[in-house]
Amino acid sequence: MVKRVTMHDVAQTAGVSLMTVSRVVNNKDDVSQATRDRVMDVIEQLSYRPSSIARGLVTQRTGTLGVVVPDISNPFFASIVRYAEEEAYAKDYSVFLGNTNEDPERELAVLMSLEDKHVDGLILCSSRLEDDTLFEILENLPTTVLVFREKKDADVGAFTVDDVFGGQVAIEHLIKSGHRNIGLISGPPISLSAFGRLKGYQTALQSADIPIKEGWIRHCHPVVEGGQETAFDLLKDNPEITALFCHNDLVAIGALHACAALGLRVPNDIAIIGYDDIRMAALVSPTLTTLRIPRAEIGTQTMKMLLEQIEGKESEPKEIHLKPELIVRESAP
Amino acid sequence: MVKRVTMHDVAQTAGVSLMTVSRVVNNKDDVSQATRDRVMDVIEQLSYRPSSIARGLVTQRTGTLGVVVPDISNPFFASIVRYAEEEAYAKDYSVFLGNTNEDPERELAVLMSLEDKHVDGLILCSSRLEDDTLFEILENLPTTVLVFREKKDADVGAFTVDDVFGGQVAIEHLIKSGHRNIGLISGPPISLSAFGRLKGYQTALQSADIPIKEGWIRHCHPVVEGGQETAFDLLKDNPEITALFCHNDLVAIGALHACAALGLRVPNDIAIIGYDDIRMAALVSPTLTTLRIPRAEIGTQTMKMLLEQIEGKESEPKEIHLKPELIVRESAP
DNA sequence: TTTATGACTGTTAGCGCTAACGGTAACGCT
DNA sequence: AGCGTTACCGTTAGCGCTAACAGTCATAAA
Repeated sequence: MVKRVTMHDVAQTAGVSLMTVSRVVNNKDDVSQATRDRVMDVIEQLSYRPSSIARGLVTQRTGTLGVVVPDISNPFFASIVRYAEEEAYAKDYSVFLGNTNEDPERELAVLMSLEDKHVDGLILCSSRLEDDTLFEILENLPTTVLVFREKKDADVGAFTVDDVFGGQVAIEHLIKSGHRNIGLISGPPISLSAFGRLKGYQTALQSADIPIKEGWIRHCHPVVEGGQETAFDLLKDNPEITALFCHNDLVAIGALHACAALGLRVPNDIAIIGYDDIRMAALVSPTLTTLRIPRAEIGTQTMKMLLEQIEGKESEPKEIHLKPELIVRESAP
Repeated sequence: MVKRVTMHDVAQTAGVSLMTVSRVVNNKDDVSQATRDRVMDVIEQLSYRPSSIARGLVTQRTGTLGVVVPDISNPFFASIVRYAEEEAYAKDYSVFLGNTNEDPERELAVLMSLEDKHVDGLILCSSRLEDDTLFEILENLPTTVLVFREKKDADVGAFTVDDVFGGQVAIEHLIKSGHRNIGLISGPPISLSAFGRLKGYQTALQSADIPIKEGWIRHCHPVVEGGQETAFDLLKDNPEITALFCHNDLVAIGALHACAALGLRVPNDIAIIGYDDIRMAALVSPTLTTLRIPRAEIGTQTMKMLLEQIEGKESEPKEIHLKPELIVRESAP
């Protein structure tokens, strides 16, 4: 790496002042076409690129955003990130990726580092922080949009999904098909999504006058391996279970394999419902009944919301709330 | 967002000079324990956070890195990014994610924007740029590690996989199982990985004295949909094909579904081999025979290599070359 | 006592850029 | 002629921080 070309160099070889170069670079008025062309030529010739960090120091805007997710290797979040990045890129923002590995401490550290980096805005997906911690740190963070988390009174945008509803719909579907012994493989205890789905599970069972068995509820790390192990144990300990509602599709796919290992046929011996509707849900065998959350739309919409908030078009931060949709496939017809 | 606390504020309320605060923040010597403690207290109290962009301006190091991939929603790249981010995070770097959507123009734009942002280093996966363009822009970029791409004489690190070998091994495996009518669903024509695998395919066939049929080779966008459509057409047009070598696992999974749609049983009627060995390869049904590229290791190793280059520990940029491993599963026993 | 030696702290300059204002020349109007 | 107006361009200051150097003060050595 040689020395970078600076605006000073351009000014000098073009025989104009720094300010004129700056004006050309930022497409401002008050520069004659002739000068503009000449400066442009020099810029091209020296292949000058403005330093966005120097600019950031004075303008207080860096043209960077943060997107924080619990697990980028979960295709669900990968999709969200992808569409969010797409939207940001179109508006000339760069995005920092923060992967928290479901770890609240790490999430905190990531958020602070993004603060240091002076991101102009932030999308925080499925925060695992407790309310107190979250809303305290949110004070110091730039414009933020919360995804899969209620904003409460905080001055941030929010994009949430009705997990209680989702859980309820899933369980009602199973009950309608005649199931009464329904197990739940829930996500991490600190996950609010997991909590919502659990609540939906309980509500639906209560409404149908089916007693809730604590032993049929297990938590797991929301990945395939977690689902597989937990489902295996749960079903081995409780062979009377005939249906399983899983925290997400990865867990459900894990459960599918646990069933195979136990010699249980899906859906004949046991029905399985996932959550998210990732691409793979329709590709595994049997295909997965699940609750669809429109990930592309969420990625795009969330980023749009964030950018609107940043540009100050919105007087009040928005709040979008949507209900997941039951997609019935083979695993729980 | 209120006004940020600056180092000046800390200095003032602690009754010391700017420099002393700076020294405390950066853990330098030449500060008495008493002063250090006092400054620390004030920092805590005002919840001061140093601005890494101001620091970056003077130190010429930003503590940021770029990771560029063709498609973050491909679990293969998501995994690489995840492990790379993990490693970077451990060393206190933040990472910019660049998603190019397999588009060379966009890749170029992303690289330039990362240059503007003064990243300290860059990991570029599966570049779709032509040699000339790539190596020219590489001149202006900071320390770089190329992944799945040869470095030629460029002064960069490189982590490559022997795709010719991979292609050859796949086809030899099929030939050994008695196949002679082997189709190829290749990736995008601009993909060098696709080119390598194609070459392996050709070499293996030639060595076995099997004539190459151009009609049995098709290119596709390397995602499930692409594989599905292309496999469907290819197999419909050429029912004599008994085996398919696919650009990657996503394409292979697409092909699996095309076969189902065509009423072809895998592997009885047609054998299928993928590439990458993503998690899903072992989870679909039938499970996928594929060539394993150790994605976790690549993510970790690549980032380690990059960081070593940045810290200047390496005299010469490294080059790591590895061979993919054939994983035999149900789809091509 | 004087000087040297450390241990600590402060001052200055400048990283690359832009906001805000200041200046100048040319032209038109009264 | 005197004035304002427009169009263009430059100067200054400073964003928040650190490298490099310049002190200052007490203590140890001469």
